[in-house]
Amino acid sequence: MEMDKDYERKCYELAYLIFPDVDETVDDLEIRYPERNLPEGAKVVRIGPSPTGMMHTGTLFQAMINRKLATQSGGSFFVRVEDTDQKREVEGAVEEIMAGLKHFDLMPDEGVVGKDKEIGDYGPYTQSKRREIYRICAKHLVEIGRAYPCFCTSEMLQKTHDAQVANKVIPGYYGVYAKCRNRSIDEAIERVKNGEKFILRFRSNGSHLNKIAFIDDARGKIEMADNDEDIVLIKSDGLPTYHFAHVCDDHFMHTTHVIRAEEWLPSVPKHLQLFEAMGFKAPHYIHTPTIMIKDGESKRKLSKRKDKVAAVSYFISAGYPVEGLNDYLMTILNSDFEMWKAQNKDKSYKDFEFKLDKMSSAGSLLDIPKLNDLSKEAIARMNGDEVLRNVLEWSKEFNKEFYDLVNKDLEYSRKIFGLERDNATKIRKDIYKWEDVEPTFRYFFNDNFAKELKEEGYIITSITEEKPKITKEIIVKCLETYINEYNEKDNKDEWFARMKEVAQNLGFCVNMKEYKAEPEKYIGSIADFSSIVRMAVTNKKNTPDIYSIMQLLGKDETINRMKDAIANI
RNA sequence: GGCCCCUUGGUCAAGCGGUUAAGACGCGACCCUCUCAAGGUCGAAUCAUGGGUUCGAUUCCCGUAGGGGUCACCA
Repeated sequence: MEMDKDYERKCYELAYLIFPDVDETVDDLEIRYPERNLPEGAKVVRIGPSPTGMMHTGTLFQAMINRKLATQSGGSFFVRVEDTDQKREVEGAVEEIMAGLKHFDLMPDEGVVGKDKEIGDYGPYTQSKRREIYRICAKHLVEIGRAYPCFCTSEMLQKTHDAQVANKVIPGYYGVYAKCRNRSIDEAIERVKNGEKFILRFRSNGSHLNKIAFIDDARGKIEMADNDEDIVLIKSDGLPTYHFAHVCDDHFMHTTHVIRAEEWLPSVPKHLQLFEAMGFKAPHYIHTPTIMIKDGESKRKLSKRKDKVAAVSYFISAGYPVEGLNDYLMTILNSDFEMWKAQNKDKSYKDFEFKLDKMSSAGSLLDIPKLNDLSKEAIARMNGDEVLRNVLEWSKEFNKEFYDLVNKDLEYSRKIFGLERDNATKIRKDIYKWEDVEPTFRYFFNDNFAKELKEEGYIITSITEEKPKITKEIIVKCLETYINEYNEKDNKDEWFARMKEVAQNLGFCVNMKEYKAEPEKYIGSIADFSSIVRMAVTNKKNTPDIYSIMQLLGKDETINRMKDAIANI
């Protein structure tokens, strides 16, 4: 008894020696960060990005889950910047993350919302600014004998590790291998007094021989060996490790559900021990599947270095529509989203109820064709005004030249993007990202069209290769005749009737069925004749309805283009 | 290697002891058609494997294999 009292006193002495300037206590922090006043069942969630480079696609995925859960439950979603590894910090990373969240309409309610901008009552929300909080908590652990200074150098640690590997024992700083754990408290006090360098370690009371169980809200009960490692709490730079910061922050920020990537699953026992040692209630845990990518025959985690799709900026600069990407994220998050969407075509993913237990726990492959399809559908739901707005927004940042063209005559642009879209029973679905708009509709913009002809040449004669009977002379004849017959005043039916008339007089078959039955009887079909006109006017094999294109271009331009084609055959 | 997670078509997956094993993307064919896209119809393609339990296993249990993750003063 006497011994225990003495030990207790020495723990306090040691804590004071290590943290002489810390005079606040954990209780003071409890008062500073009181329970949140939220409705029953409200979920408080967060993402904790590290500002170590570009925004990762996985972060967006996490943000989607967080945003949905917080909104659905009337809770709060916040962003906490986890910048405790100052060596890896990259300038501008926070701004990029915020821009990404904003772009995809996944902004948090609280926390870091911009460069040096934070909102909410539980801050600071940047870990490097929370140094004092960690120190208060760490001091408490030293006082109760659950943390101790470790004087081991990295060389010593490495030596121990190598020996463990050589002897085939589990590597790590634990039990008899935890040298500083086993030093007397008097020695610790003495060495701290002498000004020796040290870090702070947790004194684990677990044994890896014991199994512990916990519930993952998406995966169910998970059993694992308990932690016995004396993990580092405070590093030599005075900042906490992830583990310790997680426990302190999520406690005082009153996070109810910790949603993080599955790579954290193996460290749950550490975190549970830390929560217990601090006397804190542990949050719910949800470990999300990793987004994978196919690499040859196998699959792997998205790699920041190798995969352009690992960066959120890729999707922004390519111009994937926001709704398309969000729909895609939802489909990989909740398996029943697609079904729901099929029955609620006019509703947004925001109206869908996301359920944790419906989340699959297997890592899914990033399926770009699927994303493309959902993006195509998302754009198909837009009217011409919305498409125009999106094209302007995207091109302003990523294709300024095109932006100027589109912006120069908004009325004209509006008509282009309304093509086979407004009042159409069959909506055109050939665009799935904004960067494709310019090449697809290039022929509507004379400057770009002229440039294409100059650089890439005329494709009109390609038809002579596919249809040997259609010679260059015939192409010229077709166009010359058609130029004389073309009447801008025609409505669509009259226009097509005239096309057929010209084609027929030149020996083309105007009935596709008849042509297919006896192709040898004709020079070609009305389809071929249309192709000649189409290629002359647009320099493309495939376009929307040529009648509408000619109407939009106007008579002069249409005829000029046909004449120009003749001159260049 | 230890520990953990995961495993239904090429991909995302429904299923929760008895089903002709949904659906979507992709792919193929046909229809429609001035081309393409769209749309319509149809089609090919899946329960990793070995043992149990059971009248009956895709479904429950155990093992095996495969894939992934993790074992830092990084998060």
